[in-house]
Amino acid sequence: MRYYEIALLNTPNTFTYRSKNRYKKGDVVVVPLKNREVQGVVLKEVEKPEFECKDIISKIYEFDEKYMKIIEFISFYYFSSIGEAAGLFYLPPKLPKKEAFQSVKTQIVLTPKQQEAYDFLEKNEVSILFGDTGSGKTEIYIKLIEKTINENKEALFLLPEIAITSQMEKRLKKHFGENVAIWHSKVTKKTKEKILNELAEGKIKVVAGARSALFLPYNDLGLIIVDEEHDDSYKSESTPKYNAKDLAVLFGKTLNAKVVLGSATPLVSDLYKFPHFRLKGTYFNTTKKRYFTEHFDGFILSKIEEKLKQKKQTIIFVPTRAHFKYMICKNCGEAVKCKYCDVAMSIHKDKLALKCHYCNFTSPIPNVCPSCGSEEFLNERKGTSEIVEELKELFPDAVIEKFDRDIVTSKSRIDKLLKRFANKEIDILVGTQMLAKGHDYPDVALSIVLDIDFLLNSADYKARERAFALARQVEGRAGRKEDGEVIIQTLNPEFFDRSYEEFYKEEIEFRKDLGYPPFVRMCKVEFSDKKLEIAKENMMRFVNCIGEKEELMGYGEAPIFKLQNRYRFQVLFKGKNLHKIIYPCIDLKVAKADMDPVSFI
DNA sequence: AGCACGCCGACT
DNA sequence: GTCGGCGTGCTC
Repeated sequence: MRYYEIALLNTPNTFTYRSKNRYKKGDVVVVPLKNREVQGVVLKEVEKPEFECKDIISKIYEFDEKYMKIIEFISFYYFSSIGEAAGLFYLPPKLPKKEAFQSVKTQIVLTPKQQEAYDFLEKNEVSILFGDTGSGKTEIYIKLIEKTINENKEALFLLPEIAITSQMEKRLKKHFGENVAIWHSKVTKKTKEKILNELAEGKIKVVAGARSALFLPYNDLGLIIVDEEHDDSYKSESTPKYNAKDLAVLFGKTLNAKVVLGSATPLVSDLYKFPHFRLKGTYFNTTKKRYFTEHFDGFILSKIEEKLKQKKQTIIFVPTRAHFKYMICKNCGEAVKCKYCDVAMSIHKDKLALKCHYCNFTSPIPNVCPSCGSEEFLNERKGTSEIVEELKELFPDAVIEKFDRDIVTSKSRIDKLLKRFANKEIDILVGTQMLAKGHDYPDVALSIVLDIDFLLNSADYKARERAFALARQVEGRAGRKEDGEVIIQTLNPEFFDRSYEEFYKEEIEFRKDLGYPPFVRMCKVEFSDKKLEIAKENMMRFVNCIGEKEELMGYGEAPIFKLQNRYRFQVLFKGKNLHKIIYPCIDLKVAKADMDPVSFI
C-alpha cells in the first residue's frame, strides 16, 4: 500500500490518502472526505502515517510540469496553499476529440501606424500597447488573434469584468464567428460546461473573459491580451489574492505565449518594466479641449446647457454613489456609522435609508444623532443621485440617468442603459468609476469629472496614478468621432494638465525616491477576529517574530478598523525580498497576506 | 459541502 | 438552569 500527501482543491490543508496504485506529483484525484467526494492534487508519496487513511477513488486529470510550476508559483508568491492555487484552474472534460484545423481570414486592413504597432508587439514576448482611447487598438488585437489562430493556437483576451459587454463580443464574433467564447462570473453553469467541451474539442479558439478565464484548460495558448491593463479589478480580493495581469506574464513565459498589455493609461510600474509602443491621437483625428474649474458651478452648468441646446450628449463622473457620502451631526461632528463596520453610512434617499457600502447593512435615516441626540445634520460630498436630482431641477426637459452599482446590477441592465444612451435617448449620464471603464460607451461631446481631488488625496501610493488615469479615461469618452470638450473639477489643475508621459516621468522619480513599486514590492498582512484582543495578539506575535526590519513599514489598526463585525489589524511591508522575511513568521491560520495590494483599507 | 461543537440570548 | 440559533472549525 502506498500513501500520498494530497492538496485538496480550494482548501488550505493537505491530507494523506492511500492506494495500491502509483501516482505522481500533479495527478488530480478524487478522494473521500467525510461523506462526500472531493478533488485533490497529489503532491508526493509519504510514509504510512499514524492515523487511518481512506483510499483514493480515481484519477481524473494531471497537471503537467509547466502547470505545476505555475501552481507552485501562485501558492508561494501569494501565500496560499497548493490546493487553493490549483483550485483556481478549470479541469477539461474527459473526451478531447480534436476538430480539424481551419484557418481564418479577417477583413481588417491596418493603417501604417497600426501595422508598426503590430510588428512591435509581434517581436516582443511581453509588451505594452500604449494607445489613446479611440486610437485603434482593437484592430491590432484582432490581427494578432488572427495570426495566433492560424498557427493553430488559442488566444485569450482578458478584460476587466465590467468591460465585458456586448460590443466587444460582437466585434470578436464578427471576425471569428463560432470560434469565440465569452467567459466571466455571470456565465451560467451550463454554458460554462459547453465552453469547456468545445475548448477541449478545439472548436473554440478565442476566449474573451474576465480574470478567471486565465485558468481555463487551453490546449496550446499562443497569445494573451490584457486589455485595460491598468484596471485594479484584475486583482482578486479572495484567496489566493492573485493579479491576473501579472499572472498573464508568468503564464506567457511558462507556456510560451505572447503577452500584450493594452491601455491608454498603463500602470507606471508596467511601463517601467516592459517595452511599449505608443499609439497616439484618435483614429478620426478629432480635437479635444480641456477646461479646469474649482467648483460644480455656473461654468459647468452653462457648458451642459450648451450641449443640450446642440442636442449633444454629456457624461458626468462622480466618485461617490448614492446621495451623499456621509451624514454628519452638526452638533458633535460624528458621522452616522454602520453598526458592523467602522464606516460612515451613505444616504440613499430613494429607499429612505442609510446603507453601509462595505457590508450592505441598511437602516432608516435617523431623526436625531445617535451620539448626542441633536436634530441637525450636515451632508458631506455629493454622490451620483444628488447630482442627478440637482440637474433634473435645473434642466427639467433633459433626460438624465444614473450609472452606478445601484443601477447596474446585471449585464442586461448595462446593455439596455447603454443602448438607450447610444440611441441618444439620454442626454446626460451621471456615473461612478464604471463610467470610465469599458468599450461600449458611445462618443460624447462633453465629459465632466467632478471632485477628483478626493481620489487624488487618498492615502495610498497609487492615488496619484489612479486619479490621473481616471481623468484621462473619462476624457477619452469625449471626442472620439467628433471634437469634444472636457471639464475637470480640481484644485490641482497643473497635476492633470499634462501628458501621460510627463506624469510618468515625475511619478517614477517620486517612486524611486520614496522606495515604492516598481522599485520594491509591497505586502499587506491582515489579522482579523470578532474579538479585538485575539486579532491584536495574533498581529503582535507576528510583528515580534519579524523584529526590527527596514522592510516593516508599520503595523496597527486597519484604516477600516471594524468590518462585518470583525476587528482588523494590519502589517505593511515594502522591500525587495518580502517572502524571505514573511514566511518564517506567518501563521496562515490567523493571517491573510496580500501581495502587491491594490487596496490598503 | 455538511456536520459537530460551543458560545450566548430567551425563556418554561 | 435549559433550549436552540448560528458562527466556526474539521474532515486524512
